[in-house]
Amino acid sequence: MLTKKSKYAIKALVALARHYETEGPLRIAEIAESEKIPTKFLEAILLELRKHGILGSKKGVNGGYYLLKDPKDVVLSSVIRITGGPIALIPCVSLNFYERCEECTNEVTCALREIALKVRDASLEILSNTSIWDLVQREKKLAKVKIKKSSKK
Amino acid sequence: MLTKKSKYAIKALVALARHYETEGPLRIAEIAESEKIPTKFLEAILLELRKHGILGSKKGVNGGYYLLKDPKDVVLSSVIRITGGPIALIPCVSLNFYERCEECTNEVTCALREIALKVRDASLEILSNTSIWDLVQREKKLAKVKIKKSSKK
DNA sequence: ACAAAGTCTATCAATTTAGTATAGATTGCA
DNA sequence: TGCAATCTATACTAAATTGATAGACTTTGT
Repeated sequence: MLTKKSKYAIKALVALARHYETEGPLRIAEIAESEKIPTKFLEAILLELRKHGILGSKKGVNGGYYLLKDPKDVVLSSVIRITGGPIALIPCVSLNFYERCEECTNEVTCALREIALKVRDASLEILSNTSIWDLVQREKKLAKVKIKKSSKK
Repeated sequence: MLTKKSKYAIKALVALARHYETEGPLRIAEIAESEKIPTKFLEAILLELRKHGILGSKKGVNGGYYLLKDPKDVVLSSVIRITGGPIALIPCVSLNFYERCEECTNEVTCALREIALKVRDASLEILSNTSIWDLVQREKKLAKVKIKKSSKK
């Protein structure tokens, strides 16, 4: 399950991506308001994303956050890993949060592990091939469909 | 992430499946010991599986739990749902634990939702096509591989 | 100098997960 | 019939994680 932190991070990045190349930085407070995220919580999240090289920031008047990377290069799996933790079902198949299974007497004979690996790979396949840019595009398309539908009434 | 409860449930079912059609019921205490699961915790888990029609039980001397269904028909996705909860990344795409997204002003335009759906479907594809029987078979194969390897030394 | 931002550290509250305790209900058998 | 084995049921506690807040500090532009 995605944590709120991860969800907030993704939403904030989408907001920042919509401004990419068009305007200056966005203030935390602005993002928090438009995306309905608790300001203080968002501060911590954005800071973390900055520490991981995804965002840049500027202090003082007209300051704020901005994307350092192209939205096309910011992929969901990284955002989830930075903010939420593991994608895998069990720690012993996690690439970034690996831990030996306590329960497994022998990791090799753990049949569940094989299945968990499959699930991880399938999830990762999707999450590492979807970027923030993709989400922005998807949003636009979905909005259009919605308008069409309502005008048909 | 799988909860311990789900993991324990799967391990217990695998243990029960190994006895399927060969012997009488297995006592909670036996399973708990062989699978290294806290007894009291396991009690609650097995009870839940019984209430969902997967296990049957017998009280008194020589009592215990036994599989009501064929291990081939007990699929990982059901076990996880019964014991651990949702498989989906976010509640608004969960088949069994659906909840409207608080954050999404409009569910339809939630781009994340589409991705979460994909991930859910991919995970479900694997988990609903893997049965307890499959795990038992996998275990056996893995054990053979291990023996071969060690005899090569 | 001062106001408008982000930064940092600490802490708290709510929720979920894991596990325990205790009393009760059935069953089989001596 | 009575007792021991075994599951059933309810309630509780402890630990971990997540979500959120507070307040002092730093940097920047005017």
